Amino acid sequence: MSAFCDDPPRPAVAADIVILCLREGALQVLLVRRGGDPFRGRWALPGGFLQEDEDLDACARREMEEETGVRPGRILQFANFSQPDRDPRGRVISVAYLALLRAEDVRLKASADAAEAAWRPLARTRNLAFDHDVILAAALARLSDEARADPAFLFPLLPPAFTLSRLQSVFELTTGRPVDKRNFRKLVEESGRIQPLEAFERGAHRPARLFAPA
Amino acid sequence: MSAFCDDPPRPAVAADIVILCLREGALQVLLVRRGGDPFRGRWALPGGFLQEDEDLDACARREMEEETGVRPGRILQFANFSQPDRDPRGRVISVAYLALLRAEDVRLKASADAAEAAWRPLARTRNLAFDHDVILAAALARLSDEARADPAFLFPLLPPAFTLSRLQSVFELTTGRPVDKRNFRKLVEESGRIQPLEAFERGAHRPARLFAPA
DNA sequence: ACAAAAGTGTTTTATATACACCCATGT
DNA sequence: ACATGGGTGTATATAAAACACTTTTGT
Repeated sequence: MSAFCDDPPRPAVAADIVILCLREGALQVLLVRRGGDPFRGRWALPGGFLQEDEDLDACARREMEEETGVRPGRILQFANFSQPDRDPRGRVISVAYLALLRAEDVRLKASADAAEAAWRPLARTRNLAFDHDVILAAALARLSDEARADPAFLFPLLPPAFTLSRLQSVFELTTGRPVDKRNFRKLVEESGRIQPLEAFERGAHRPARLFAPA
Repeated sequence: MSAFCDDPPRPAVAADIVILCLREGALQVLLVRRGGDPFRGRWALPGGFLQEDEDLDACARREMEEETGVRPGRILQFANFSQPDRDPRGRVISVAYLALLRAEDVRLKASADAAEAAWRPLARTRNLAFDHDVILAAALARLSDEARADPAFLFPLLPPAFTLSRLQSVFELTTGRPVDKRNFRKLVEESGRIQPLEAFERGAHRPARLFAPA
């Protein structure tokens, strides 16, 4: 006898993770090439099934660490995907997460079910396996919202010390819109989310002050 | 042989719904008294398991219609609850929804697993079954956010025609804070979300103009 | 000297807040 | 006449947006 009155169907539950970084001056997403059917050879978001002893956040963190070797700071659960036919193998509910990190921290590993893992620029990312195009689009929309609400959301994409110009360029990449330099700097400096350092970045120009998260 | 490489555990997946209405001048939540173990006799949020042929939104709508007889306008998926031990019967992932409706539209029915269904004032709602206290609290927080972002979110709580005073009082109930009458009216009237009617509500005072959603 | 990016304030506009009195009806 | 809630406008404060030139370094 089941412990449940109505013997519910039991879908598999997976956490799929949109892991973004900054590479080659653009946002890139971590994808894995599927080693088995369905969608063999197609790119997909990394993810994996919820295990017995973990909640969804723990599952997402575990999968992410397996894939990247990086223990993510913050992960954001942003939507569920539950169309009955979204996975040809059977019923799979996908809980989608967004995570930001630095490409330099990542040592990509081919994991159990990923033949290959790679960073892909968002522009050239289409025709993913399953409904992952939709999941990715939803993640980017949410990223834009979060960044607008608080640019500090983007800190994990950047090194521990960064210039305001760099933060602004990431902000513009994620929101899609250019912003005024003076207004942006004022906003961020007055937000209390950063602290100025006594260090500077040098280049073929005036040195730029570095800032760190407050 | 499983269609899945790693034969994932298969939790039950349920939609639990925080259904709110306006009754006796307060927000009230629809609860069901549990007819069976665990938590027999305790109040719980209505909800039910995801079926084979439906996605989560459809599941929430179906459960809600079963419970209230009302086909909800908008339902809002606002969080997942996935602690491994949140249900003593076994693994159950809860996807939580928020829905607003009018108490007058509801004819409460005792459903399959609900011995009794009733509206309960939020103030006296505690010690719900499972982690439903937490789910309810999260729903109220989200409601407050949505109402602040756009008071039109609250329209489903009200009849098809309502006075601005009534809308304001609901707004104050949901956000917790009193607002200035003139500022609130200005905001709502200029939002384009309502249209004035040539009808008035009478009482022991000056008649109040009625408005309808735009 | 030139190129390249860093840095810096003020003005304008829009939005949010604070605030008090008269009006129309029922009793 | 009085009690009850309905209805209205302005002034202030805060936040957002627009806008251009000078500074510092490397080459």
